[in-house]
Amino acid sequence: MPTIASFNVNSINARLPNLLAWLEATRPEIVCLQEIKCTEGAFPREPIEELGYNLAVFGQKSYNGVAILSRFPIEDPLRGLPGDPEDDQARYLEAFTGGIRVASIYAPNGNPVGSGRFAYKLAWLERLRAHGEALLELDEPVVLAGDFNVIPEPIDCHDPAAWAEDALFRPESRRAFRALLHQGWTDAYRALHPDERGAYTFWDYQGGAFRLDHGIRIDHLLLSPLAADRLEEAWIDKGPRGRPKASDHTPILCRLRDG
DNA sequence: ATGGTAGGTTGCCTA
Repeated sequence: MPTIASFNVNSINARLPNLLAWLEATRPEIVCLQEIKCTEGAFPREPIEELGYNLAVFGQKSYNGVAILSRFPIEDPLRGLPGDPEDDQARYLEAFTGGIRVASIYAPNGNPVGSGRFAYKLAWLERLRAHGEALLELDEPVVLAGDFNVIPEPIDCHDPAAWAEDALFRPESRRAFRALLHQGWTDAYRALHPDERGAYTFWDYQGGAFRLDHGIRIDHLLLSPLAADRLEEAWIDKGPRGRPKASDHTPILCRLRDG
């Protein structure tokens, strides 16, 4: 019954004590990290390996960066999202582990709307859809776990009007996310909690957003049909966001039955 | 009331 978690840590080195405490308490079999904000060489391997995790890292200096932690051997890593050889941002790492193909995803933010960054976001999500087509051809369960930087629906944010002009909630971004669902991916959290409001994974550092619960749901676990058939539970662990030196995101998790 | 916070690297960019 593997548990798979996704956690945007906003710097692995700034978050290391919090992350280690959370891993020890929660012990998910597979963990996808985003925004590690360092190169592979600067990644704190040893303390995480000491907790019994194998590691695959795809990093870069200062920005972005993703990693996969697994209690199972990690095979067949793919660093970088296919479809644009010019793209040098470390936002996608895929591997096969514990009988599941897992991708750690950090989609572009895309603000401000109308900029080149917004165009890059939409192009990146389209590349993810194109690669998703190939992933769904495989005879393996697949989980896309990460920070998609998309608020799928109005119930996924405290104040839809406040986000109306933001790249995370623009119709183009929501359409790109829906295209993944229509392609065959299941939003694990929403599938099991269809009408729940206030299921947030991110609260801004500014303006007391966490205290006021002004959050958004932008971290998602997308399951291929073979993975969705095994979906047992999905939940958000709000605990880490409330601790001192917290990331602005909190982990989202799901449990799959043994295959 | 055009701010506020946090991270990295550097003297500013990203979220």
